[in-house]
Amino acid sequence: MKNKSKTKYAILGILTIKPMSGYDIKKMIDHSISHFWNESFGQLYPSLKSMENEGLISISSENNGNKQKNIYSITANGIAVLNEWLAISPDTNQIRLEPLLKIFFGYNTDIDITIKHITDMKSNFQNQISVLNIILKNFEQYKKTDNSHIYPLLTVQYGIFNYEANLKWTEYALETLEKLKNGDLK
Amino acid sequence: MKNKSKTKYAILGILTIKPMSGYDIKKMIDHSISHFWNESFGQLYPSLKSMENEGLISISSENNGNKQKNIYSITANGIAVLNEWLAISPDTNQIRLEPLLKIFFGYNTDIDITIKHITDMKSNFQNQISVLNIILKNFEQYKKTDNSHIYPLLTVQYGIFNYEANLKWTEYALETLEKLKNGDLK
DNA sequence: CATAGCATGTAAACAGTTACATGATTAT
DNA sequence: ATAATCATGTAACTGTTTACATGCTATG
Repeated sequence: MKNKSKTKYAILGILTIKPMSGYDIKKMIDHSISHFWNESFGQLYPSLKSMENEGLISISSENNGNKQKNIYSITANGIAVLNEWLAISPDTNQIRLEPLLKIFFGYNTDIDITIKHITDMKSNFQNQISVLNIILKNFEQYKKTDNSHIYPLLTVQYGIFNYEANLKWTEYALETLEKLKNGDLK
Repeated sequence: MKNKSKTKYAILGILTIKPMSGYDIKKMIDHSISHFWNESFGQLYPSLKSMENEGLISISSENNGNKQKNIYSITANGIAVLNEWLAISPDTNQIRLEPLLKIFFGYNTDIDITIKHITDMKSNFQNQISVLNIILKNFEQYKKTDNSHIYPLLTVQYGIFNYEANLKWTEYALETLEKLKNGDLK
């Protein structure tokens, strides 16, 4: 039960879109799956190196003037490994949501502190929703040509469903806490 | 920017409920906050030891026959440290949801594999919802006596809001994929 | 000409899980 | 009796972030 890191599968998946540099892989992750998946450079570059040694990806250097860029492509072997992983039931993850932990123990502190935290969460959810809605709109153009866009689209919609529910919860929670503050709760 | 582990704050928070053994802290976490926070024994016991050294908690041994049990209580210092942490804006966390990653890259594999994964997610969400509804019902009895229950209650409702939205998403996603499978998508 | 972004990488430190080890008690 | 649960802990390993280091290129 070793080798639990999913980083290499994330990389393999991203490289099915097109060959890319490490920097571009990071950007792609940040711009397309960051609402449910994140990677850091400190994880990414060493992974690319070891994945090349394993034959999962191949490297080709590109020179623009003095600047060198490594372009990685997924190999047939890499595709096979990705497919194998895709077929396995995903881990149900051990989540840790710090904001919720602070709310749970909120009775130890001033009510306005919790109200502040939830207000911050609210505006954060609103921002996330508008970002995802922009992404959603960009998907419209693909609709006619290609069906493979459906899968990424579903994950965007997951995010929207989720953040919309969280947003409604913040409104409900703020109402409840305001009532508690004013002694209107019975 | 060191000392990022939140384990000790989770422990301090749990100990504000009442003095407990390490084993009981773990059980309490599993039964009350596990839908947004988890700890393992391997993290818990060493943390308890170091927290005692720091004076955040105090230990008193209890002997039932031959069995020894360490009961931990939060100290005044521990309460101060907890309060300090509660007032700081929570980290927006770097989430990693493996199921979503598999769905995003689902176009690389057979559609029935993705359908299976989402079907599993659906029944998982249904289970979570019924567990949280039972917990919710247990809260009813507190309502009249004490207002501090409001904070934990809000986190339960967060879970319900969330899982209900996720459940609806699975239904929508399964519909979409069935259409795609039958060529009814245009 | 300075700032932001492109581009790659390493090292240290820390976080966290899993497996192992041990033994008592309670319920079936 | 035997299985489940109570109870505490350690060690090895793995995973991950953060900070640091370097230097180029485009833009205002």
